[in-house]
Amino acid sequence: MSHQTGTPRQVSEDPSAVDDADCTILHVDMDAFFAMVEVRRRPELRGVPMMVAGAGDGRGVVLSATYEARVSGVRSAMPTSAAVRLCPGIVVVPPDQHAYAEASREVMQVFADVTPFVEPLSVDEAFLDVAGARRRYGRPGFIAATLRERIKTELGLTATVGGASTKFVAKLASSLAKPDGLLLVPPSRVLEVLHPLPLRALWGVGPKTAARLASMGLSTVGEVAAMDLSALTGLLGKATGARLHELAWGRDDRRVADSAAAESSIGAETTFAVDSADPKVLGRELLELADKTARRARMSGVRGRTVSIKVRYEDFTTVTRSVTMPTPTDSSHAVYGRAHELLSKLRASGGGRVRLLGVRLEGLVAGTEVVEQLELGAQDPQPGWREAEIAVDRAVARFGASAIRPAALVERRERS
DNA sequence: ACAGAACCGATCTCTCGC
DNA sequence: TCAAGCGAGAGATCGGTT
Repeated sequence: MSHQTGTPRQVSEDPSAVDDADCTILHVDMDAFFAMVEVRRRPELRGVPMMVAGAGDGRGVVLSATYEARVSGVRSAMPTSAAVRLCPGIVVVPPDQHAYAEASREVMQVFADVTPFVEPLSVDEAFLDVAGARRRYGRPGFIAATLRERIKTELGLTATVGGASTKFVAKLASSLAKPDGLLLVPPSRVLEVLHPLPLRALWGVGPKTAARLASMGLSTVGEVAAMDLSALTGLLGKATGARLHELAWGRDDRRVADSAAAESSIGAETTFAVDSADPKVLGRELLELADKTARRARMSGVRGRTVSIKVRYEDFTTVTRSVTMPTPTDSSHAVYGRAHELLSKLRASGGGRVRLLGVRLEGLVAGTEVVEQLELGAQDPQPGWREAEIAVDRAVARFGASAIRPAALVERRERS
């Protein structure tokens, strides 16, 4: 990493060279995760420029690329077509979410062996609080090195680990050390590592916020730290300004959650292979999305009060519409009904061809907290729907026949 | 009575991150 | 020319109440 030249490096594969006693928060990040899972089961891909990328219909993006591909400029979230242009001959592998989910479980199991305080951020990264593991497993630096070793030898994958006394700096450390690296930043070294970095290193600073800060003449974290707090909050809002100022001084009191916080929304969205304005096409997709969303809610044992839809038009402008119901639901039929009403109203007021459609269920509460529906005045006219859907869920779980589900729903979908 | 302020929930957009 | 599919949270706006 170029910004570290000239300063004594805290990087170390030898933890004893660093004062790691306070580096009790580790951030473990798998290297090129999806791509490496593919390489693991198809060894002929090793060392080859390769990417896991979506949709061969020209509308997909890169999900993960090997480092051999990255040297050509290939990056995640880049259009697949652009990646091919940058790296002719690159091997393109379609995504296999099942395989990545399974690999993720393997990795998380390794973490769980070390500490119960594991907070997954996504399929391929997690924070670990190893303060309590010290007695049994040794100092944080040793634990970090051990994790990396186990992931390599037992799982055939590589991971980068960052360690610090705060989440933010631990995550920063891993980003500086990747790929296949380890970086511990003790509290005494935080500011010298942090302040020379570009603004974008601050959690929550994306392109827009960076541009705003640049308009004030700021370009590094250190300059943000030196900034007057009221000037920051004036520019970015109270919450964002205060948070950035704290982070710029390396202060971050978020604890590692022992389990992921409950989700507050569940949704599904999809981009059409071909843009469409056909109500039948849109309606059919909306049904699929509503059912997928509600089914996942039922699986998770949650219900939501707000149904929202998302529509992206061919020119990429995006709008959302939502309704809040008196009672939380997890019924496919109810979600579809609300979503359909929203879409009809939106379509009635114009709009061109649709590129993407999404359905989301928000304001989630645990199913057990929901007082049984259909008390007096409840507006669901068909109390049998939910029971029917649960029966279908069970049948699908047992027989795996996804084909039976849509038919059961489509049959009566125009009723409400 | 009424105008206005203060508040509140719902809705929607924007921004961000993986 | 391109631009997924999730998810979270902040803030603006609007309508309805006190």
